[in-house]
Amino acid sequence: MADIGKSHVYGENNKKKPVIVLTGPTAVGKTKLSLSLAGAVRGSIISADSVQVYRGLDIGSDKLPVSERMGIPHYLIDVLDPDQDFNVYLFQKMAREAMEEIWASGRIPVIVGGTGFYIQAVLRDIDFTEEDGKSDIRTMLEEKAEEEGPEKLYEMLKSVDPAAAESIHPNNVRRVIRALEFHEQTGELISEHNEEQREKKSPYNFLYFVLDDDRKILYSRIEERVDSMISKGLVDEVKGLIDQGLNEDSPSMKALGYRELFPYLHGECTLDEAVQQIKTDTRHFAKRQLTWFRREDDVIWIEKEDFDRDEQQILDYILMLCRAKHIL
RNA sequence: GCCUAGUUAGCUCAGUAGGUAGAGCAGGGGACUGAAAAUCCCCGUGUCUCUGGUUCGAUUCCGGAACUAGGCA
Repeated sequence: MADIGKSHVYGENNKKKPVIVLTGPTAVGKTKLSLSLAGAVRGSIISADSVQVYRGLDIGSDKLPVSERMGIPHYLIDVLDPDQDFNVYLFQKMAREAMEEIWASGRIPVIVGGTGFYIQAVLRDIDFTEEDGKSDIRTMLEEKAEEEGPEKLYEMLKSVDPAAAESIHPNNVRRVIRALEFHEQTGELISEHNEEQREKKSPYNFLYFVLDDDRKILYSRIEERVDSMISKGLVDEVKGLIDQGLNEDSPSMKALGYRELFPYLHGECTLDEAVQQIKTDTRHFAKRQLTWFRREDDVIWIEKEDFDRDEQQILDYILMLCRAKHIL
């Protein structure tokens, strides 16, 4: 018989189902590459994007029109109305269902998108307790923070879950609230829960690609993209959504490119100022995305410069690694 | 041409009763386990326009030059 150790490893990988992840900062060129990748591996695309899930947010989320998807099935795009809440738990649930369907159809799931948190939840199969997202407890804690100040909540967390308090900055009210909410809902400590989840191994045979580019080039691509969104009619898109009854407090309207336009529409700044703000916020976002990916394990960085920015070379490299990992 | 104000970090500006300087924004780094395109944390040496002078010492005071803005011709 062949090398037992080796066949054992391969055997394990073969039992694990294949997943390809293609991510990277916004505007780096994920969407374009994802089409040729999915085409080459007989894949179906799952969008890991917290904004493209919303119907009607097309221009600002740089959604690929159906006509340009080259016949490749896309999941998790246009699945919610823009006034609906969305979160990791829902993403994970929907992504799992999508993956099952894709495997069943004899294809490979290709997760494409820039929301690192969502990718992590799926890839490492993080456990989320099955409560409804936004709880009354949360609303109550938010009010408490308003009235008595965030320090009060932080003090509460310190006595309930000192370890969590240790790792969360007092000013980060949102995370302080989540930690308290978690304890109220489950009776457990989020610090312990997170500790356990951190140990988890992925149940999939996956490859996690992060497409990256020179920062200067990335930033100028961002600026170009924002300008092009404006000329494609982003302002009208937002006006249309407002006519549908949305306002700046709607869940989807916190997205980049949307929230910055409200001050302009309220006459509080010029269009140019709003556009500049979108560009700045998007640059900051790209930077945060990169910070996230740097911290993730098992990531394969693809620096476009190393491939002469040649799509074919990048694709060949990815396919080579897919074969090596027995994904193909 | 004259008068006035200004010239300090990539940008907008503070400041130093003379002992080589600090905010916001931009930029960089980091955290993140049910809002994540969210939320939060950390990082500021720069010919203080140039040039003479006074002074132990000048970015700071005085003189001159250059540039910018406004005003007067």
